[in-house]
Amino acid sequence: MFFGEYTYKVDEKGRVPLPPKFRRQMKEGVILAKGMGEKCISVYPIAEWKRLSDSLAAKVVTPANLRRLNRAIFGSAFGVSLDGQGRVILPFSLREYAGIGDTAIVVGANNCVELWCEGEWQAEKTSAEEQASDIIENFGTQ
Amino acid sequence: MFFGEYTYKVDEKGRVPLPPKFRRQMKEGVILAKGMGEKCISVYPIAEWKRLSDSLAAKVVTPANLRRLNRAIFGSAFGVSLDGQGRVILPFSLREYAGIGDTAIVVGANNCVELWCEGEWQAEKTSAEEQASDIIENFGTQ
DNA sequence: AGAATTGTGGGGAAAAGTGGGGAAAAAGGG
DNA sequence: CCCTTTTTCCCCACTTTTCCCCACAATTCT
Repeated sequence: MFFGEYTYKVDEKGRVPLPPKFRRQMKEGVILAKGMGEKCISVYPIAEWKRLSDSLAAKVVTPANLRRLNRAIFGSAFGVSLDGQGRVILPFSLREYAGIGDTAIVVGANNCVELWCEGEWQAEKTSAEEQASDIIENFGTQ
Repeated sequence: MFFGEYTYKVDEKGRVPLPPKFRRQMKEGVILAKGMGEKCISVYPIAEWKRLSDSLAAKVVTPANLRRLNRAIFGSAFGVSLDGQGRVILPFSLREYAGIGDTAIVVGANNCVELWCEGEWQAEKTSAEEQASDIIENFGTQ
């Protein structure tokens, strides 16, 4: 379970630290993937990634569609492990996709962690907060 | 489990490196086959190939259809092993089928690896991503 | 205030990408 | 059947990139 919002520098080698509080759950390495629908990088612990990709594959009926899905999901994913300082290296293609330059916003999103560039994150944050308050008003908090 | 998208040169001898992270699963050699339905080369670890061809054969009822299937599947398949540098030699017929010139895109697609030429991959990638986002939006991720 | 942890940066060893040479095997012709 | 020519395959070599480790500064915690 991941919480909180952190700001880190991306160094010239494309490395980004992950918050110390997250590292224990990522000892086995993580999967970096394109955010599904959003312009960000999703970071999954391996077990969570398997759960997610399996549940997606289960929704597909024809073999041709399954191959397509595998290409889209796995083709843009990278398995990486943290270095001694708790950093991951962002592949260039993912950095480009998320528009991340020399600063990354690291966001805990319950079952995964997301990496955003500053601009996209500000936009997403405000619209997410509006939606969240709508949801809370309509259904209550408990 | 195969991840990621890599770009490699095909040298004059028709050799293509496979990503180092894939090699451990390919120590016993691989099967190269025409992509089923797509203009690419599919690369299967032997165990996975057996699983796949068995499950296909099990679905065929008449002997004539089984012979046809065997010709289609096994006729265009090549068993190859990696050289000391982790490369495979692409048979000319498969290279031609996939339209691969001096550059190959290597795509991890969960249970197999696919080799694409640049143009076909760009087209397939965008349509695969569209399909994936459709699935995610329509059915949810859990 | 001191100690430990964390953010940030960089250097050096190891591995990976790329290319080519030469021996063994295969093919073909006399 | 043997010799020549071609192809295949394995190994070596060089360059670039990656990855792992160390180091310092800043912050947090005790």
